[in-house]
Amino acid sequence: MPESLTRDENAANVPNKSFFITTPIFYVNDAPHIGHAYTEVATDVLARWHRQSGDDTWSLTGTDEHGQKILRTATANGVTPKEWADRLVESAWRPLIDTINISNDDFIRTTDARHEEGVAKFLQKLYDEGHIYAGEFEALYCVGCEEFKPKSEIVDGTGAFEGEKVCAIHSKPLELLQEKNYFFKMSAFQDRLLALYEERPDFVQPASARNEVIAFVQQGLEDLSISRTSFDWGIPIPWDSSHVTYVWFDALLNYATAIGYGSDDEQFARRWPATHIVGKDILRFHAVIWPAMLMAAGVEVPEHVFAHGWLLVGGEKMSKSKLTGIAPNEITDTFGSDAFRYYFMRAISFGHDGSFSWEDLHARYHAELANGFGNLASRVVAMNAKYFGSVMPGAVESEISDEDRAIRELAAAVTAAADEHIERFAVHEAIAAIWQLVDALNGYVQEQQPWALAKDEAQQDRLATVLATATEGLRALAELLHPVIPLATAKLWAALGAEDAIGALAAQPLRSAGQWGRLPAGTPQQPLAVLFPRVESENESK
RNA sequence: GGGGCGUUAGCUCAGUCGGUUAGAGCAAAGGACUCAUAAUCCUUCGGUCGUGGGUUCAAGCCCCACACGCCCUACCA
Repeated sequence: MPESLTRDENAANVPNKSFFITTPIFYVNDAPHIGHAYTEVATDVLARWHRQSGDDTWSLTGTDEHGQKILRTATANGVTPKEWADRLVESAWRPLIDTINISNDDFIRTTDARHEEGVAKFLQKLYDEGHIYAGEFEALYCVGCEEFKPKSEIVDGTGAFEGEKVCAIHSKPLELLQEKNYFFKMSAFQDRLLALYEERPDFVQPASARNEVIAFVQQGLEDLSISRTSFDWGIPIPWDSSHVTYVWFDALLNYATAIGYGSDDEQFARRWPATHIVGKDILRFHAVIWPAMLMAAGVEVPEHVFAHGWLLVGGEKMSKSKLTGIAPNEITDTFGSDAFRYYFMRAISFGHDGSFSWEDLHARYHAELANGFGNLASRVVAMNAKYFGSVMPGAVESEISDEDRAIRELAAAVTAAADEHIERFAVHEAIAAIWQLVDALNGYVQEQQPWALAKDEAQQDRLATVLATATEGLRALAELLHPVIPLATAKLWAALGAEDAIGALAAQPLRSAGQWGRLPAGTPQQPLAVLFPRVESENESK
């Protein structure tokens, strides 16, 4: 045990450890679906966990608003790109944050002045220090689209164009054209990146993602074209205003500009480096390009880049074109934001792909939230009301049994286990650990039969002890589950009268949630409304 | 073509360094109980671990091949 003592002491000696966590910034042209919401929720659970644990936490999300696609859509709708972005941010992306109850500390838009200024400074620094050079960019150009085409929009021609590459939209041959671009010397960082992955095995997580990144970099890195001249909706290149910045180079910098890169050195020093939570599709940008950019600028690389998996619907990646895209409010309107958060965090192993189905959501909602946690809270609070006039009963020392001690030990054990799991980004395992306490308490109440004790005058002390144990268990659960299901735990906290007795729920030190006897005997309680009302199964799609 | 991941109970998934009778939840069946959201608790049922080889005293786990599925291969969480 001396080892764990040493670790605890070290932790105690580093108060207010910084924890800066980010979601990707979302491309405003997309319609928010549960995949976006999944990323947001996972990041939020981690942020809330660290914040409630006393870490100096900062969580960031936002939107990516530059690029040709947005310019094109805006023009088609007869508005400026900025107006278009404003509209989508206000109608779609900020509402998403509310829909799933995200506690972000900041929301950055790549059209914010702070961002555009920071990007310009970053670019200038790299240019001045020789990391950027002018070169010729050669790519396939579609006359119909009037733009260079990314690979995803290039297909093999058929019929008259057999053997040629054609535009996916116009089905006409593409021309090989050149334009002057500025390039970032990313290839120069290949060895340093490989050394980084080697020296810090937890830099890219999970291990499967790390393997992919290493394999990719080992194939050899090319320099990255970071400017465009064919359109103007972007951040101008500081030394050559005929170019705008490549959208990814711009977008990645949000993580730095949001916390004061180039403008507020104190804030930047306090927050950086970040932990980035990303979908596995954009892993490469975060695990290769982004650290290379930072190395060039002489800035520390991120703490971690964690790539989560896809939500699968019917065994396939969710997609709008296959009509499997689901809007978050389709779920929250019926089940609520807590259920949304709980379901995706619990049912899916974080870092792996996971299956979504309405049946599974419905089943887990009832079995785990309504019947498990919700009903436990309901029965305990009701018995406190019925047998003790709605006050917290006091445990009687001589009546404390092995069963009570087992609950206390379990509470301490699951608290420690959950914290370790969160540290490893194993959100699903953290929740599973906490749920052991939910199940144990339901079993405990069942075995101790407080309703039978209540019928015997001689058993009043034991009755008080049993309900005190059960209620303290609820107190611990409210604290432990608050990062995941903030609304339900707040309702429970209010019913327990805990806010007046020991303070706000979000202020309860999470790593001490397992400590017993925190809720004083005699604390007045309030009736508890049903936390997770049953939902009749209806027109659920298969 | 190159690469990553996966294939374990009806369903969704765990399975650590190779080590005894392969686990959980849900679903299904039976029983107990009545404080509670017809909730809870107990019991039972259920698996030739994708296929074929190999290494080993011992393989779900390591090696080889194959099959199937998903994904990446330079601007979609």
